[in-house]
Amino acid sequence: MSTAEETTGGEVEPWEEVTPDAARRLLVAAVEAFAERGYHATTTRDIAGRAGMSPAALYIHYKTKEELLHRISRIGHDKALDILRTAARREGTATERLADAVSSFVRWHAGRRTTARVVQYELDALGPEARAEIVALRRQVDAEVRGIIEDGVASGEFDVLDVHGTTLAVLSLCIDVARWFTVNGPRTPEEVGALYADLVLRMVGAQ
Amino acid sequence: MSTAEETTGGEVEPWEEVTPDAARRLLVAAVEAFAERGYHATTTRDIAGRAGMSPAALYIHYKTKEELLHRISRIGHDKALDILRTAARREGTATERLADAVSSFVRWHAGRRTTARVVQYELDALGPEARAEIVALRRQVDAEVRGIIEDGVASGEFDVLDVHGTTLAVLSLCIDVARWFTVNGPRTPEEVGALYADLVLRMVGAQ
DNA sequence: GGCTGCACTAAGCGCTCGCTCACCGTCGAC
DNA sequence: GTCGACGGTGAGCGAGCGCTTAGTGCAGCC
Repeated sequence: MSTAEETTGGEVEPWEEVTPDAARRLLVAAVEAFAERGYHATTTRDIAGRAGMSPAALYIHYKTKEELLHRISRIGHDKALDILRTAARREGTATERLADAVSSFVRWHAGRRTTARVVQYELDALGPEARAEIVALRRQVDAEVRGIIEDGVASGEFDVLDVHGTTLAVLSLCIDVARWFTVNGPRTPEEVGALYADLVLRMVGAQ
Repeated sequence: MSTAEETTGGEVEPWEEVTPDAARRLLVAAVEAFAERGYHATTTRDIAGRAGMSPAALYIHYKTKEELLHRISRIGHDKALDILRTAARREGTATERLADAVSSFVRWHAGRRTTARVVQYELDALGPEARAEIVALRRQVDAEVRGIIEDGVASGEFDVLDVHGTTLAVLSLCIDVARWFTVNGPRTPEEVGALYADLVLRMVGAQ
């Protein structure tokens, strides 16, 4: 598979859809703070301070601290789902599509680690309605990966006994990258993506 | 591999080493609360309440809330390391030892999910010295798994290009079980352990 | 130039947090 | 029977939390 064929890992400048500028600065500051310390350990004063504003400024653009997390989680899940959909619906064999999906999904989790951390690990901090909305997006994420694996099984490319369990394991492997990856580590997001694509193809018996 | 040959997943009654009884009740309550809500979102009043005691009682047995987390993390990491060491040092081929290590490690993460969650996801809430101590234990965990994989490569059983990266991925896969596993789910810890052992053997090219 | 609308701030409210302290009941040693 | 040791409680301290409110400065419009 050539580099040109691969979908991107989502490394374009993010949060450009958030306006006005002050709201975006607050949201970016919140992503950094939540990723670093966790939602509950982050104070609204810390978020406002990182954005160069007073604590009260936060409440002009967001009703509550939780709304900030909700917006981050929603946009992040949309992006993650978009990456997987792009890979799943391109042309090519199931093997190529699965490799593309895993490598781009992993590149996003490594390259945009702060966002991914918040998206994947702060779900429980959301209230019931917001959580339900995000859980629905996660089910779509799961369905995209499961679809590729089912295609590969149907075409005879893959040898998988437990499709649901294997889908779960593949996603789990990719998501956990956000926990351990650091920019100071020995691997680039691209290298981890390539390694993981290879490991996942082995998991589904594609080679 | 027969069931009798496998090492246990650590499903014996835990925390028996914590005495006196009140200190153990507080610690068990803290594990539940930390796993459910996270360290920072858990109050000392909640912990004491779950243990059937007044908030002040906590400070008779532990200096701070953080000391509780430290003790939990230390004991949990010791147990996890013990499980891996037992599997790594039994007799058998690298394939058998890796399958045993993964299935018992996964069974522990699924069966003792509350403990594993705290152990794996609340590391950052510890202070610098406590964190350094735990990080050292994690390096030993990594070394045990890497050792088995190196043995398998040396004996020709495994086909692995990047031993460090594959070790990381195997451990990551197992650890993330603590994030998604629920007792209400369709799989038992034993089933997940068996599935994951199979997937990991595929990842290292053992079959 | 005066007015309006609005992004933003300074100050602070009510509350809950981790933790402390003065006190209490029980129980073994003598 | 007395007493000290000790595990435990009720009340509350100082601090910091999420969030609010009254007021300020400034850009755009007539």
